[in-house]
Amino acid sequence: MSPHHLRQDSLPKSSPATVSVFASANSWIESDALVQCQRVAALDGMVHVAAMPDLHPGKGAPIGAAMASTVLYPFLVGSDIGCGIAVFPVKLRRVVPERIAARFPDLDRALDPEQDADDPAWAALDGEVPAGHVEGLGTVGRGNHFVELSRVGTVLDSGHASRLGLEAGDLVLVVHSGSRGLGERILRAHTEAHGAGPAPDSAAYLAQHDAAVRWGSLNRRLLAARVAHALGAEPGAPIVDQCHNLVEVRDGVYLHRKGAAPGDGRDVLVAGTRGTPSYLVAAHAGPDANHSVAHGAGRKMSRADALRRGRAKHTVEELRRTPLGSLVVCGDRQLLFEEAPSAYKRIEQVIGDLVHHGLATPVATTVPLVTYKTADAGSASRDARRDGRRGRGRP
DNA sequence: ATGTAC
Repeated sequence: MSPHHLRQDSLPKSSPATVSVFASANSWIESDALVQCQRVAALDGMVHVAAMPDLHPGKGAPIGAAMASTVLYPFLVGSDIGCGIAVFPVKLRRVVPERIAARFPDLDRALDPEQDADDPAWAALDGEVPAGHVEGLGTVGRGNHFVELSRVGTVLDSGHASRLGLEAGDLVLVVHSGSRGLGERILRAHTEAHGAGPAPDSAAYLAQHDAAVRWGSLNRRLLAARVAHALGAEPGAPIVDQCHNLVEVRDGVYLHRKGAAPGDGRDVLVAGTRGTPSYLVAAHAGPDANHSVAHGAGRKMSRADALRRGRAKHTVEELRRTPLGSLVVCGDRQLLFEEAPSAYKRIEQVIGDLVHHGLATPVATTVPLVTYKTADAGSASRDARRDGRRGRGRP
């Protein structure tokens, strides 16, 4: 062993960071995710790890955690830098789920600046394309991403809801999406050079990161505008838009959030599943929670398990029309099983844990009417793509 | 979650 190593070993070992888990004893948390939290806590410079009740294992880093350290670790944010959830009020005359589902635009096809130059949705960007990254603009992505028309269900804090301009029965578009290929490219470039190590030039990383965060937020506006126009509604500004994959400099440390939303006096939509309500909450998380709240119900099982168990338990039909009566637009059977409500924890339990620990106050629920995951098999837009023709409309 | 390779 080199003297260098001996010297390191002889130094008093810095104690690992504290880990706080904001979940009650009867909330199921996969042990792999807790092990990941302990590994993160042992990283150089780590100060405090706050695990949210939706905690579950991720690739390398846990999902549903806020991690504060003196060193910036890009892998703790992950590849989908800027992923978040936004809520847009929308006014529609008649809501028949089948008709709405049929009118959803093809959100797997990017808007092309030249061929789609006259699409009114572009107004949502106001000419801004962060990092000049045009690829994937207007697409929702895969995994847990979605665009959903929901109805405000139970109002739990009428004063707060009315300040947001919401009352029971109102319609909203909920958009969960990130920075698509841009964030992936930024993390890959870092990882190829430095692996899971810290960013040697944190300012350079942060400049790219900030562009991806902005790109994600603008893309959520673009997605909402595409859908609003297709449904004959006027697109507007979001009343809620919080990013749950990002790093910020706060109190002199790097606060990494991975599947954890900023919870310092902000309103956050905590996503349920495609067959259960979501909760709009007023977040008021303090330093113990790294100023963060949960971002959703959280996976209860891996995608592989959800696929295997889902095939035995559910039919495609019951996943496409949920117990709430809502429709799920998803031409990909595998994704439908992976994203089955039964693959997620109960959102009420997650919200209950946030409330119990004083991290958030529920404002209102949103109840799904139509959720878009990926284009329907047999849709006009998908046929057009397959045949190599341009997307919209009929031949 | 992603683009890309298998």
